[in-house]
Amino acid sequence: MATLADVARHAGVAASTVSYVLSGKRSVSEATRRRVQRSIELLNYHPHAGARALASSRANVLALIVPLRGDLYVPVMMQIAIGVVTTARQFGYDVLLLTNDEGSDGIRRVASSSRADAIILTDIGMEDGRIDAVRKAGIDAVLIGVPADPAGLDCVDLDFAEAGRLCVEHLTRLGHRTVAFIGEAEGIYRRHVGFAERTLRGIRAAAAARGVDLVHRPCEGSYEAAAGVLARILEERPHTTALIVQNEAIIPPLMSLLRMAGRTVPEHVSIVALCPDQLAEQTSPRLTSVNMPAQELGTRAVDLLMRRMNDGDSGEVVLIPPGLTVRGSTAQAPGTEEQPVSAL
Amino acid sequence: MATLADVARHAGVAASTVSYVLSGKRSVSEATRRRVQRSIELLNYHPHAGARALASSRANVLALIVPLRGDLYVPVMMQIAIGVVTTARQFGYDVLLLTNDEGSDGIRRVASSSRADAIILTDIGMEDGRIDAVRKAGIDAVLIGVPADPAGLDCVDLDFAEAGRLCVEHLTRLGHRTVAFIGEAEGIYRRHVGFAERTLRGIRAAAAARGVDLVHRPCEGSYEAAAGVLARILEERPHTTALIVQNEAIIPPLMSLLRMAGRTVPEHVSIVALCPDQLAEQTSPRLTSVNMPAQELGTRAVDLLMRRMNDGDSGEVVLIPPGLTVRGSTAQAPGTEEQPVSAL
DNA sequence: AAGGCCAATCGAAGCGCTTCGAGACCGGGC
DNA sequence: GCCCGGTCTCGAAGCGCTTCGATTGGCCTT
Repeated sequence: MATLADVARHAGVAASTVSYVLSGKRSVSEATRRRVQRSIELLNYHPHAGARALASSRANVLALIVPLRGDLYVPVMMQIAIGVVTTARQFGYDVLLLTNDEGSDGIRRVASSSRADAIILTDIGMEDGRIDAVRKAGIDAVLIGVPADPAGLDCVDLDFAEAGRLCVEHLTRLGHRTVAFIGEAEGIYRRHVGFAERTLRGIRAAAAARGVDLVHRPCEGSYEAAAGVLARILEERPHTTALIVQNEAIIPPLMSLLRMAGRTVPEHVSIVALCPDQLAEQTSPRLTSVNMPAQELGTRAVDLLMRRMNDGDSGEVVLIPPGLTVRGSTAQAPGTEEQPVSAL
Repeated sequence: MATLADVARHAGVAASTVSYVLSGKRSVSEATRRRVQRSIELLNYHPHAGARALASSRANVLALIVPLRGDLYVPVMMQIAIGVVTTARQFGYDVLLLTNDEGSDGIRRVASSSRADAIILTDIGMEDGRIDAVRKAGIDAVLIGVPADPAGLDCVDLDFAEAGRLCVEHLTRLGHRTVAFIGEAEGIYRRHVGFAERTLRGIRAAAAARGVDLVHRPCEGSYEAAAGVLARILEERPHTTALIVQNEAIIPPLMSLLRMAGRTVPEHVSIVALCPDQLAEQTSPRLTSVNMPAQELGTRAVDLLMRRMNDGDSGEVVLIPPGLTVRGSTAQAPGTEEQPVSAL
């Protein structure tokens, strides 16, 4: 394996000159640059990452911490990871994958061994212990998700409160007055995971503002859970004409259950989902939904991190504005009439 | 940040002694060892990963290459990743995440810059160009998946041929004679992805051996695709009494479509799925299925890699034996009688 | 013609760790 | 009393790179 010294010898220059050709940190004459470049190619030279990290004290590596649980919003996490990796590569960074079972220890380990220059955290709780670890470790970080107190932290997330509001708004325009919000699993709320809480608040606030009769029901990802929750809703609140669904896993079961209960979508019941567009396109009828731009979250997180590391910016909370796409799962509420546009 | 030299000074020993305490490569007296340990803790010392990599020429990092497409068997990939990361950590390794858009370049880059000591490849094609890149780069690797010619390579995979056979066997025992295999998307077969081809072969061979009338239909992940494929099967082969389904994404649509077509599962049509158990548990009725042990694949891949790196073993193909779990989606074929056990 | 400035290049000093050869010390065998 | 073999420790030499003066010419000023 060729080293920088080999290249320097071959090109007849000093090692430092090769280094400057590579980094561009000092000017090098066109002639020399070309000669060095040729030697690099001829010798098939690749700088040694470890040596570089040691000499420059920058590893050119980001750490991405993902939740361990293989059950929760998996496709979303995968998309985030893909966004992070591809964007990081554009900045010359590689990505280290950590799971949450190492918890704050992982953060400390990676930071204090200089394995990574910065960290991206996901699955942020309202009061997240890892934030403290990040502060103490003195390593740059970006959160995908927003904790209760984001002061001084860089965060990226979908504006879930606004997403919730959009759902309610869409439904009220269609004349729905009795709505059920089928949310994430109980445990998510107990852990105070930010996005779930914010969605709920957004929906509640919007419902209150518009006089919508709203009920919130957490729901696990299984068929049985969906069946139980739906049965209870239909029994206790038979006038329910619309559902907002956040737990993407139960959307297919929910739709067959409704069909079996003799309630067709969207004639009897409208459904708005909070899920990736791809999923919304896969059902029949297609789902009116607020998109979950997972890959963009990853991309934006890296952008933010780069700005933070290079320009010293920090403390920015980026909320991506959600968009509601009307598809086939929502319709005018039964027994109501279309409102004239001017009345909106 | 404390360095090894700081620790040595604090403990009153030579730097090399500290190093030996850390690595255990030479014996150190109990007294010294303790003194050094105390200093390490007091100074909160963590070895610098880059310096270590440079001096020892081992990075203690594995690279995991995942497909970029966010659509294909995503939960499976995520599980594999989790298995890889947690197992790698047990061996003191971190995991670098690469996407396939870098392709063979990524392999070369990581290998020749010594960023990683070994590579785990996923989504293996029968003739996979990256295998050549791995050979040329001279880096240890393990494939999750098996190419056409695995000579000299370490591979881990589910025994898909056997999995296919199990499905057919289960169905024939229940008296089914006309079976449709709804497979992965067309493109997968065109790319000759190993697992899809092997499953198909296993099913075909088993069907031929038992005189089962089999048809294979590739199918995309969308509702429409599922509807089209199912309609065609029911039209062309109305006697079909059983389905084997590999593309997990279309299982929910398939089940509602059957219901809408007035064919109940399992009374009129039996379904066997090739999918993670978790998914098989989420439908109603629950699916008789062959499990996809994704996390185990990741774990085994790392085990294999460690054995390869430490003991110099190589050329092993580990096929995990599949298991079929009978749940509610399969039943005796209509118009047939239960076979006495002795006739099996 | 001397002085000054800039661009281009060099050499040396690390970065923090591992590893190897060698020294110091101790007890046992002759 | 001396040599031998172990055990424990030390010092020095790198690993391959970056970075910071310092040096060298060439060209423009004055």
